[in-house]
Amino acid sequence: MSTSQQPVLIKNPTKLVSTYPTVALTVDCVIFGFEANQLKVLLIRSDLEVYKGMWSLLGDMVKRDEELDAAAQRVLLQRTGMNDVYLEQVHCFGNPSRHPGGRVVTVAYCSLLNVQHHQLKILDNELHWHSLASLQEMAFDHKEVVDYCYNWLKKRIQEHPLGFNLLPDKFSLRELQNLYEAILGIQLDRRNFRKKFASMDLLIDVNEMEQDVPHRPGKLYKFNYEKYERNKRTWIGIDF
Amino acid sequence: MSTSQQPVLIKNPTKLVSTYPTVALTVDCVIFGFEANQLKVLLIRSDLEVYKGMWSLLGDMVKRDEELDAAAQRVLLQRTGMNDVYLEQVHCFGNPSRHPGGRVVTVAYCSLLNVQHHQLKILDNELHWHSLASLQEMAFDHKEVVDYCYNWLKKRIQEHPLGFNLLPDKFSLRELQNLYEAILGIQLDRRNFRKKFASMDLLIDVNEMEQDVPHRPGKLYKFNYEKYERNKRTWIGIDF
DNA sequence: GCAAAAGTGTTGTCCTTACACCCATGC
DNA sequence: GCATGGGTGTAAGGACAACACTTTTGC
Repeated sequence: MSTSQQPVLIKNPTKLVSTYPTVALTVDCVIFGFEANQLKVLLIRSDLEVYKGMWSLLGDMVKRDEELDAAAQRVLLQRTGMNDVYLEQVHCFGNPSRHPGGRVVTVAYCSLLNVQHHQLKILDNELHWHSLASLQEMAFDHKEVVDYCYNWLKKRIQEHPLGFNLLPDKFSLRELQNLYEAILGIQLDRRNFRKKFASMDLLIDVNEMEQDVPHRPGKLYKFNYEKYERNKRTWIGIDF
Repeated sequence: MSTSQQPVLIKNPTKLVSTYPTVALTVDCVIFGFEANQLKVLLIRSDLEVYKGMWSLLGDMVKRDEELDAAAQRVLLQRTGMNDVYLEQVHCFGNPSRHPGGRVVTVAYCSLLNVQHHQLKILDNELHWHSLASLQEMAFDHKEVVDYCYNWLKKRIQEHPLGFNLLPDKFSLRELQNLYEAILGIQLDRRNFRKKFASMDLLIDVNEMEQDVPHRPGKLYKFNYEKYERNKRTWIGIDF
C-alpha cells in the first residue's frame, strides 16, 4: 500500500480506512490479589461451550468510541462491582487464531487489588480468586496472557510500590515481606528486608499492633504515598 | 453482555464475535537510529491531505490473519527494504479520535537500527532519519507515540544491551558513551563509564584502532552477545 | 608544539549481604 | 515454660561517585 513514488495526497481518510480489514477488539483484565500468603488472580468460568469448564479472564469487547483504558475499567466494574482501581496496559495479543469465533485482538490490562478491601459484589460466572500456582489450562490464550502479566508484575513490583495495593491499609512488615516472597518466588532475609524499608523511610508507623495473632504482635504501618510521589526518581534501578 | 446468572453456554463463538464492534488495526514502527551523536527516528511524509507536510511513523494496516509482530516486520521491510530486524511491541494506542478516517487502533513497535549497517533502499515518501530533538508536530498522535517509545527506550537501554544495535560492529568506548549520553540526555563520567564496562567484561577487544580520527585513535570493541546470553540474570537492576 | 581525545587509580561513601541473639506475646 | 515470630547490629565486600594527570596521535 502507498509505496507510490509521487506525493499523491489522500483527500478522504475515511475512504482509506474503509479499505482496511477490521478486527474485533477486546480488553482482558488480569487482576492480582494476595490472600493466605498466596498470589491469586480473579477469574470467571468461560461461557463458551468449546471452553466448557475452563477458567477465563475478565474480558469484554471494546465499544465503539470507547477508550481502551475506559473499557478495562468498565469490564472490572461490570464483573466485580469495583471502580476507582489502578489499572495498567501490559500487552496486546493478536494471534489470529486465539479466539474460536474469528479474529479477536485483545489488550491485556493488569491490576492489583486488596482482597480485603474489595469485596466482590457480583459473583456471576463463578467469579473468584484463583490461586496462581494451581492455574492450569485456561480458555483462549488466557494462560499465556496470565503468564505474561505475572512476569510483568515480578519486574514491576521491584521498581514501583505496587505491592501495597495488595495489602490492607495497615500492614505489618511480615505481611509485606510475605507478599514480596510470594510474588517473586524467593526467600528474603528478614533483617535486611526491614532495614531496606526502614532506610527508604516510606513507611508510616501508625502506632498500632497486629491483633489476633498467635504470637508476639508486630507493629502496623501505612505506605507514605505522598512522600513517594514527591521524591520519585527519574533514574531507575532495583529501587523505588 | 454475558452477565447472566445461569451458566448458559454459548455454542456458536462466531456468532458471538459477530456482535462485537470492529475496528481497523494498524502497526506503527518507531525506528531509532544514531548518527552524528544524535538520536534519530525514521520517518516518512504523511500522505494524507489533512496532515499535509507533516511527518509520520512507518505504519500500515494489519492484514487479515496476520500476526501483529509479522505485520510490524512487513511494514519495515516494505518501507525500508530491511528485514531480520529486532522489533518489540511497546504499547497499544486506541484513542477513538486518533485517526481522521474513523477508529483506527494501532500497536506501536520499537526497533533500534545501526544507521551505517542498514542502508535505506527505498526512499518513498521522503523516508529519512529525523533528529529526535527537532521533532515537532506530527501526523495523527504520532508525536505521542514517539514520546512514549522514547521513554520506553531510555528505561530499556539501562537494563538491556540494546545500544549496541545502534553502533557499528566495532566501536570505541567513546562512541558507546556518546550513545548513552545522547539517549539518556545526561553526562557520564568517562572513567567510571569505562570502568563499568570493563568490570562487566562483555566487550571483546578486537585489537584494532579507530581510523581517520583527528586525534589519538581509540581501541575498538565488539559486544560479547554470547556471554551476555549465557549469564543473563533473572534478578533485575540498573545493570544488565 | 598544540589541540583533542585516550587511557588510567584511588578514595570515600553507600548499599548489599550474611549472620545470631534476645524479646514479647499467646497458649 | 514453650513455641512463634518480632525486633535488632555489625562486619565485609562490592558498587558507585568524584576527582587529575600523562600519553598518543593528527595537524
